[in-house]
Amino acid sequence: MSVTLADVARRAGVSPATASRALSDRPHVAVATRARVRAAAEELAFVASPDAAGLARGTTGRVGVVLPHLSRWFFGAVLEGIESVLRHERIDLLLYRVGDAADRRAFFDTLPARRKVDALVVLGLPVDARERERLELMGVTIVAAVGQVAGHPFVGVDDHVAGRQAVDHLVHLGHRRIGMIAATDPQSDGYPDARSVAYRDSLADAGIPYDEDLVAVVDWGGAGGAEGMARLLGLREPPTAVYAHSDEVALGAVRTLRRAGLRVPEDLSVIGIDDHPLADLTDLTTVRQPAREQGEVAARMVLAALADAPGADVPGARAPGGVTLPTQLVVRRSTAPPRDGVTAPPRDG
Amino acid sequence: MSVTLADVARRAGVSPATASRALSDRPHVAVATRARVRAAAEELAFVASPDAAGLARGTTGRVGVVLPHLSRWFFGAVLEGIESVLRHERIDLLLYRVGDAADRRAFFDTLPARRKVDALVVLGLPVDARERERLELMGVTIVAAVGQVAGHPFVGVDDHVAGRQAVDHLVHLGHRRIGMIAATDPQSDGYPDARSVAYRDSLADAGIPYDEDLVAVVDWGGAGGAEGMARLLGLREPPTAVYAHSDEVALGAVRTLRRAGLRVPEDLSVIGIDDHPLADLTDLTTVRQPAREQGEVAARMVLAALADAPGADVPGARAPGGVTLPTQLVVRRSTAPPRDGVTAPPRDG
DNA sequence: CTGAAAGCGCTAACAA
DNA sequence: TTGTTAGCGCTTTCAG
Repeated sequence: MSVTLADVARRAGVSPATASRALSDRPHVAVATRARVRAAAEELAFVASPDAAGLARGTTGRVGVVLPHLSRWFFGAVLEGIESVLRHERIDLLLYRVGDAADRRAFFDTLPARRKVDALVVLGLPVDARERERLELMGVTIVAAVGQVAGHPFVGVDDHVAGRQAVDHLVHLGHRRIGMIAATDPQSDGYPDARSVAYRDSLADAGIPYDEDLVAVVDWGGAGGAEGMARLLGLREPPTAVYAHSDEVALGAVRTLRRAGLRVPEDLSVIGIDDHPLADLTDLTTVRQPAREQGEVAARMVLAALADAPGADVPGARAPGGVTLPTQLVVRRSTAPPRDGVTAPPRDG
Repeated sequence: MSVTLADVARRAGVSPATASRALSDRPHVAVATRARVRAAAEELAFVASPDAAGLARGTTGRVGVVLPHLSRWFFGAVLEGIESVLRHERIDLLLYRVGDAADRRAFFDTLPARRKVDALVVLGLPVDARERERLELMGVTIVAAVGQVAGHPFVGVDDHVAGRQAVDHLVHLGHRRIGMIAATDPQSDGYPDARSVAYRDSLADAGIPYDEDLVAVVDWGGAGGAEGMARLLGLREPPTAVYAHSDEVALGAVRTLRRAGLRVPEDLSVIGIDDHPLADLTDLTTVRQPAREQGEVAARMVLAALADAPGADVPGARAPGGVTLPTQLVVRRSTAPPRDGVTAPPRDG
């Protein structure tokens, strides 16, 4: 079919073994021989079969990424980060999307990546005990990003901190009646919780009583945000500021406000989380989390693990170090002090 | 290292050949034998090595996707479409991102996907003659999506039509002074051209003279859009409506307007292209192009080609059929008739 | 430094 | 129906 190593060897007048060594830059090859082999390979436009090489060597040269979404900016950005560092090592990326609960079950049950990758990056999928157990069956390096997998290295941000940065900002602005639009993502739950807890904690610290009516739980995404805001607006006494679990949700809320003839931030402040590129375009105040960078770190962890354990599969020999990247408040123009003194100023004004 | 087919065969008391047949649901295996083999495989938690199988069979079970961006909604959505149909055939996805000119050259020069995939989807990268020639070297099925590769099947939309739908809408609304923010994407140029040509054609049909001052050429993205709009606003006589090459660009333009204290669409109309999810959230009028569906069609083309030519690599035997999906005007709230009769009504008002 | 030989784990004729 | 015999294309001891 195609040119093989044997062809090259023959043409260079050496054995396949030597040709192999010569082409993969391994020692014990005379410079002249190496040159000859290289020339032969060049002339024949030879390209080694990674699969055959891998079979013989026991590695695949690929790493898999399991993630819940492909079309959301955040996941794409993380993926870009992963890709950008792995490409330098000539490692290929295999994608496994688990869109819904069924996908998820199927993935962990059948482990489609088994025997196909040297490592797996679990992205944005907090994994439970059973799932983790299944994963271990793959016998490969596992790294978690944006969510954890017990016993394995991970990268992420502190969602509690991020949430506090957002709500604290609102509090410092003088808001006392702060609503929350909490988004649930059936796939990657976990951090929504931390973001919700942050809300309660921030209010508590500010001495603001928690009012259940002020939190709307909706589906992730713009539509959810729009709906949540509508609910909040329907309150006898609506909030003067709203904390949304993500920028998409926040943008949905903004649309509801706009359609209701309310102005942001004059009539109501809105803050999101993530710093989606469109947040900048829409002047949305938010808390930035480094997306691409999380991917880069995850990929470096993979590389490190692969270098450490060249095939070693000793379950105990893993170093489940974790890296938490900082988040940062980005004040734009969707937040401002409450319009009038209808509520008391914050304690630490 | 891990459980092999030989282990299973031994345990089931059959030869590896039979075990292989039994496990891959091929004929000529007694039901009882098949059951026995299956049981053995089950007990040993056996999983065949796809690489070894592929090596022997001459296929990889993977298809590659080359694309310029991972974090843009549009590409992610197309990718989701591809993934969703390929997963059913248990085909894996290998990603190749060519972010800039250097990546691009490197990709076509070194062909990193060579010998690693059964087919390649070229997504959003109009390929030139030399690049195409390199691609052929891979000797695999090639399908183009959102851009073409001469001589190979492709899916896409008609960008000229899309552009006309957008500009015609503005014209029908009564606008005569219509600006364009043309975006150039160093990677995937090609369609921006069609979108620009549509602008000229639409104006010509409406009897509106082409005014070079009214077109701002900027980089793709929100920042570009913002900048382009600023330029247009600086004109002695600014346009009453603006046609942007994409929703992101349009949103950037909207931000500039908002910051300038201008209202959309009262003071100025803005239209984009794509129907990005955030277009809905921002009430942006646009022309929708089916993203996910383009991916699905591309994947089906791959499947068809793979089924047709099970290994056949006869260069002439390809059926380079193309599929063009429809685009559709989505009127929201960023476009309206011009404010006053400062310009003459359109011919076909 | 180089070559021969033995796989890596599976599939595919071809017999039996 | 099942087993035997060859590989797929490369790497890797182990001699030489």
